[in-house]
Amino acid sequence: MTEPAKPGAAAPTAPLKKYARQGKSNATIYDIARAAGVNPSTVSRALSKPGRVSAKTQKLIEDAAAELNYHVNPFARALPTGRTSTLGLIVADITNPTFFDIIRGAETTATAGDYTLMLAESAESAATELTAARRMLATVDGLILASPRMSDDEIRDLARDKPVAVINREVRGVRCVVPDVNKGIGEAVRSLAANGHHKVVYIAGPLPSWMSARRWDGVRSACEWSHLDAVRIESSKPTVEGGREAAREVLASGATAVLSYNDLLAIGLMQELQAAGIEVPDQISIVGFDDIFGADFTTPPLTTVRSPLGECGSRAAAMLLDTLHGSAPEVAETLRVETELVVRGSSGRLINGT
Amino acid sequence: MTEPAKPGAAAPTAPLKKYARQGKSNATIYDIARAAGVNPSTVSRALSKPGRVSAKTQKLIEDAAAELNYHVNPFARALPTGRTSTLGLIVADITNPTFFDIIRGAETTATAGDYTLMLAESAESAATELTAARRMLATVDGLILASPRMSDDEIRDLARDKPVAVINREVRGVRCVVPDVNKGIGEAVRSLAANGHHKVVYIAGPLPSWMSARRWDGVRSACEWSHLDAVRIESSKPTVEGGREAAREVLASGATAVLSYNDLLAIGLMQELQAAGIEVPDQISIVGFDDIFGADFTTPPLTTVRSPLGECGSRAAAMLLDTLHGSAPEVAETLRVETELVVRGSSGRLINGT
DNA sequence: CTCTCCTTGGCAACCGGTTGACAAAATGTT
DNA sequence: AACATTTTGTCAACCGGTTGCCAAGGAGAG
Repeated sequence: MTEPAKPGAAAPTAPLKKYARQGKSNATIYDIARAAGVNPSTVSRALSKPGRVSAKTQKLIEDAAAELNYHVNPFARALPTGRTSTLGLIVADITNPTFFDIIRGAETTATAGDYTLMLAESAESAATELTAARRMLATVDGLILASPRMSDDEIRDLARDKPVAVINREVRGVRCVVPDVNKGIGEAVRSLAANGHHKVVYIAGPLPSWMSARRWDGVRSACEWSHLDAVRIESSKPTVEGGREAAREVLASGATAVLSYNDLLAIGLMQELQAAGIEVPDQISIVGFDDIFGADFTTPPLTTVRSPLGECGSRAAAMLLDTLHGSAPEVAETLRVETELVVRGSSGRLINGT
Repeated sequence: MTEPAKPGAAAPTAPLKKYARQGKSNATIYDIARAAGVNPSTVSRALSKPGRVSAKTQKLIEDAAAELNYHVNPFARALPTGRTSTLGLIVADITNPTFFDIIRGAETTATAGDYTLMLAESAESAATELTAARRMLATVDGLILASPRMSDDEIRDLARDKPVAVINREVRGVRCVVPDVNKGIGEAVRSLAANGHHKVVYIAGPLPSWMSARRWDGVRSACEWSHLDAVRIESSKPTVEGGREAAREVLASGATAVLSYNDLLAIGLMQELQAAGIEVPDQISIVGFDDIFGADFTTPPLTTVRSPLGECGSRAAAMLLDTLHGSAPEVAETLRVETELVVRGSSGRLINGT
């Protein structure tokens, strides 16, 4: 129909003839209106505003719609209303299994609420993240930021345009879902103290990571409480590789127990220590964070402070849905979810006690 | 502006006032046209049809656009053209790490091509999958199906409406990206034969899985070639749990080497066997498929036939992009990517030789 | 200095729904 | 039976771009 017809069309703009406007399934409300003998706007109301149309007409229209195999055109709807029935999710790194569960949780509740999830990655860069966020913001009804790297102000700025939910970080004025690390860390540190450890080292994550800072805070204060020494070292990157690289410094620190920013670091560290002939947990105890997929594949399986990441994703999506449905509290409150220690084999009693 | 104003608005339809049509950033081509003193259609052309407008006017318009911080409204564009700059990806199970590389690969090339990726999950159900696919088809320019569970005909049906690319399955008439298992399997079986094994058991995946069938074919013929016995057993589900459950049957089979449909099964099996005091690989060699994240976390690390899943995702996205740009071959050809054996610790010489 | 031909810009219709304003019909009131 | 009120449906404008068609303007040719 809308075909160029002219064969002289240029190359760069060419394509798609094969798929252009297939006959089927593109019935419009006008077709329905004609079939049902009513006005298009009546069709529109019947299909989206329950109760605005008499039961009889309603039925007539619904039947016609079913007959014609009608589906709304999302763009036509989005244009005047701005509603898209789509939620966006931006994660720092799709490779990082920490986000697996978040994605899954968000996708599940989005779908359950008849929304679709759009996914983008920021490659751990604040600039890329902001670009992706801005781009998405145009096409989604709400945006979830998982462990965002951009500044608080930038986040608040985004939140001024569309509902935004943040995971793994607390930003004033924006709805957040944050695992409350204290319980889990408390359990971990008490367990280490009970097993004869006196000095704990924390392997930090990326500097801009809000969560890494919270975890270090938590470790420090829990250690103080339990009369343990706590020192902190930095990592180059929050990956298995980064964990390997941290091994030397860990040994140099003289600590007998390690808490690391995440499980990936913990796993890398454990691999490297074991390769160097060090027994885990007999000589060094290792505790990770998050309980990611695969944390129990290691030998010994990794002890870790579990964050309910799937729940975080799901809650964040639910927050957006609530906001979009108008049933959300006025003030942006932070939702805290519990963390807990999952004791596996990588932590335990110190054998070669100091 | 478009505010209801009437406070009597009903509850269920209420929301969003806070975010309605923020003043900023919604400059339109009309605003630009006014600012540049030209017609809106000229602006449209300047912004999308290179060369259709004189350099001078072009510059004028671009400056005005930059000035006003203009961004096209994707919906307004999608409405008349049908183009959305969006690609859809449907995976069977977001939890399954097999798909993470695929997602990542697809997301990366989609983004590189200025497309956005939409993600949906089918929960391993053909019906859900079809629903999700249909839903997506309305809003994307192309669709990637990863390990689809629906029928060939259903897939071809979808492909009639919009470009479709399939990963991990071959469907006649549809563009596919399929790891060619033979090389990897050949290497694996030869390696097992060389290490003194005589009987191999294959743990199958879900019955509807095309790939599981291919792998079994490959195992059988490679074993024939190397004069090994090959038997097949079924699994309840393609997960770690499923692998555990398969352990009994594996032992009962009398085989000394296992190839399992995927790494998850292999890992579960290994855990269960080790728990029963069986040495891997001394008593039983285990080989998985895919080389998923975490496959090297185990002790011993898992030997596996690696499929370049990231590449599959990336290639599938590229196929769609090509098709959309009109630079794709007429006939739908299947792209085969190589697999290779990654030898780690879970396979090796049989010690208690038969 | 005309007369083509080509480039460039403008007009207006269109994509497919949504929605405020209003009129017609149905219902209830006195 | 006449009037007030509510329900139901229609009209028409609008969302923000895209694009076929046409005309004005400029360049080049004769």
